Amino acid sequence: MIYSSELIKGTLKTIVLKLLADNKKMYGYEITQKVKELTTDKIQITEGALYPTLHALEHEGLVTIEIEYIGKRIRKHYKLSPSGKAKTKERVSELADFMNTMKFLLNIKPA
Amino acid sequence: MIYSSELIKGTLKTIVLKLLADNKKMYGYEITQKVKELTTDKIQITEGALYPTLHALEHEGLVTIEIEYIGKRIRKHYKLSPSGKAKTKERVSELADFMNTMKFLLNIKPA
DNA sequence: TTGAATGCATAATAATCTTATGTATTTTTG
DNA sequence: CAAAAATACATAAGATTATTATGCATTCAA
Repeated sequence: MIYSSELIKGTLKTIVLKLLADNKKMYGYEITQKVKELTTDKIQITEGALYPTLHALEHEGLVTIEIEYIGKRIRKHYKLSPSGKAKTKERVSELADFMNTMKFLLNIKPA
Repeated sequence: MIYSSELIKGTLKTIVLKLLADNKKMYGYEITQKVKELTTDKIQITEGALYPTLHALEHEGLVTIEIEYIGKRIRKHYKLSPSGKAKTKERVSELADFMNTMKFLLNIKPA
């Protein structure tokens, strides 16, 4: 089972930030694989969504990049900046709070 | 505190369906107020998002409408159809599952 | 040696929301 | 009682963010 795509909307940036916070540095393809692995294929991040997001994070100053070459193949490692670390905490706690609110909302019974 | 708007994305339809499941019938403005109340203002559904969503649910056959007049003012009550009830269960359990996955993802520690 | 996997990227399109605007009635408050 | 706030619907322009499709190139496995 793969979650319908609307659910992922709005959470991608937070997922990426959190992975970077836990793994020091990661590259794009690695992120897609890690998310697949950790969610047993339930969440599949598409490249068309991920790369623009990484570029956005970079332009916002939340991550820095380090380029590496594996033979001739390029690999761009992303790593959190100090402001990125702060933003990650904000985002994660906001999302956690939001999910609690949603759980409450989804369990409500008629008055 | 109001959640940043990206978080709401993708969950609005599910929220509306669930409210209708718990309350038999509701009208648009009532839904916006109920969500505000139940979430102590953390989630504010805008009318520009809600009305198109209600119309979409109607076109999908998930809800039926009943028109009422309060004096001269119109009020459109929405109520789940049988397929709407089934869809609500699907949606709610998928979202609950997704939130569990996200909680796991947000708590992961470095390998 | 050929297909799958790795690794980056962008463009066209679609979906979904915000913001702004519009109309109109009813209730509250100074 | 007049003005402001709340109630109640609706749509259009714009922004955001994702999907889908495509492209290029290298490396590994069958």
